[in-house]
Amino acid sequence: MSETSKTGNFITQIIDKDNETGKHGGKVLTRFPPEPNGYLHIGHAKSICLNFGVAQRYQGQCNLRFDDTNPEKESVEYIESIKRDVSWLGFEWKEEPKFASDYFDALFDFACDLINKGKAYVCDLTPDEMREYRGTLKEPGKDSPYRNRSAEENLTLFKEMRDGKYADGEKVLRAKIDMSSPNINLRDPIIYRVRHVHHHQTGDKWCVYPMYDFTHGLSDAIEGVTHSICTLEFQDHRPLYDWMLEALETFHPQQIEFARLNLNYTVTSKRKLKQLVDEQHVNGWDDPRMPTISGMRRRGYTAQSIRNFCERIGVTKSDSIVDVGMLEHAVREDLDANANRAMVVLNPIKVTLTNYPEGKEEIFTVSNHPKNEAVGTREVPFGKHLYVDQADFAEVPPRKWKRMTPGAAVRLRGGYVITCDEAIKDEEGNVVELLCRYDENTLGVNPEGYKPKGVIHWVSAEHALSAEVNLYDRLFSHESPDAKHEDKTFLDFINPEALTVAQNAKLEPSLLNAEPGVGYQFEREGYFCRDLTTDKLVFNRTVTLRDSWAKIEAKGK
RNA sequence: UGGGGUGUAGCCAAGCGGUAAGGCAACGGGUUUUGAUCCCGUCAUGCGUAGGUUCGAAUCCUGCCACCCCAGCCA
Repeated sequence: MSETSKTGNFITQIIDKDNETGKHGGKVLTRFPPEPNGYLHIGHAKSICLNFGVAQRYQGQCNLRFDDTNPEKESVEYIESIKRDVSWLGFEWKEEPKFASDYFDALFDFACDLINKGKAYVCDLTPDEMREYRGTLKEPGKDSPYRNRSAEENLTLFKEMRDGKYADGEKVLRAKIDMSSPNINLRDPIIYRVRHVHHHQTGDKWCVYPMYDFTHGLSDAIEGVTHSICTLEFQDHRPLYDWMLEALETFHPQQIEFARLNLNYTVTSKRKLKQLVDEQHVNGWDDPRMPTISGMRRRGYTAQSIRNFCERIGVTKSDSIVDVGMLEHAVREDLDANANRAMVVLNPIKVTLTNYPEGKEEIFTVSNHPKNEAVGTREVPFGKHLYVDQADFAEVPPRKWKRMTPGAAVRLRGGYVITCDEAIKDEEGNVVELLCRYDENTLGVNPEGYKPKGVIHWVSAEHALSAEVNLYDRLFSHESPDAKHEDKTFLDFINPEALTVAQNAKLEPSLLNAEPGVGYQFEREGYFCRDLTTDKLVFNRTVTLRDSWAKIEAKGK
């Protein structure tokens, strides 16, 4: 991974300035700090690319650190998935990943320091009382009656909290800052709470757990993070971040906030993604319809395309909504350049070449990529009986039709030019078979005296492989499923056609040994890859090809 | 109507006092044995808005407007 942005962004400008003034002696240490309470999604990819990308740009380092201070919502399954996803994206953290829970002892000591400095106190207010005392956006809060306990008493109480003397919620440790601050985060925020629960890393060692605001800055300080990059909603927390580090006189990283990624037609909120999984609107976190890294991987997105996408959308502080089209463009671009081509008929209709000898068989050698000879060729069998796609035949052709229709000639990709003579129908009037003639003088050369209307893909009926092909589309049909809608939730905008299955697709035989996850272009259809989770022959559509015919067709109506 | 942020094209986004980069989308045209790719062209007298400073303002100043975030013992 070395393709870091040439142009940079407002964050690299800050770092450049720091390097000029020698603020950290040229050292750059960032961190990617996920909470292991869900799978990573495309929004995290932006943060990962930013944090690891910045580190690469300055020959620095980026730590992977699990922000695991809320054990009730976290699990090792999430930890494992996060590690897998970050490395799949192409980034490496040094040594073992870090955990905020690695610092629980140090954090506890820091809290005691704060108490000794008269800057933290144990408070007995109930959650409801706490809310009342906090005030509102407009009105200042008022001091807790427990605010002036002595350091000795606070220390004793805090240790008793740790030792399990109190029930969940009975007491908390608070920073003593300013109950009348216009910034609500500074109104004596809670820094430790009692929670008698098992922690996935520390087991039952603790029954008090530190809060984010206390943990994060100090973890950064402990690791020597120079630039602590987070999202916009933490801007209001920066004064607290700074207060904590100053109060404890530690190394002082700089918190810098950027705008998180928003994508239209998609939901990027762990809570909502978890809901989609829990309520089985999708089949798990790695369902190819999900905007999770694992879902996208299974769908066929390449790590490179995701990195390119993240590079292109830029990094700023302005809240924005990126068009999913940009993401789709990024995969198409990568796969067009790198995916081998193959022929697959999604909705087969039989074709019989009436003038082709029964039993005869030919093998055509077809290039794997039109613009990259290095990638070689493959053999595609041909015979009297073929399959073509239903969508490539029209009994009465619309305007500008370039496919099959009675009396018209089309080129079979990599093969002969054929002309359709007759469409055979069943009792219900459905076209079930096409009788055609092939022109034996058209293999690799243009026919004389006439011109085929277009080129279609096909597969030899005798040699075809049958497979299931999952045709994925956008999960939501609404541009902003997330927004507030009257009496509708994001679930109401789930696109029922986000998954349709071509049950009886016919594949050219070379696809038998397709490696799971490796992208192919099924010519004239789109990009696909073999599914990662089954041994059966199942392919998933990553994205369709751009389709200018669809536009022409739509205009005609 | 407290505090913190953000406003450059349909969508991202450069720009940092010297006269509006680039990408996506869209629209024209060319090449093509993929209606793909590729190539060419079009697309902001205008930078939320109103004033001000300046020879010169998207860039500096002031007012106004719009939108986002904050009242978890979540992160």
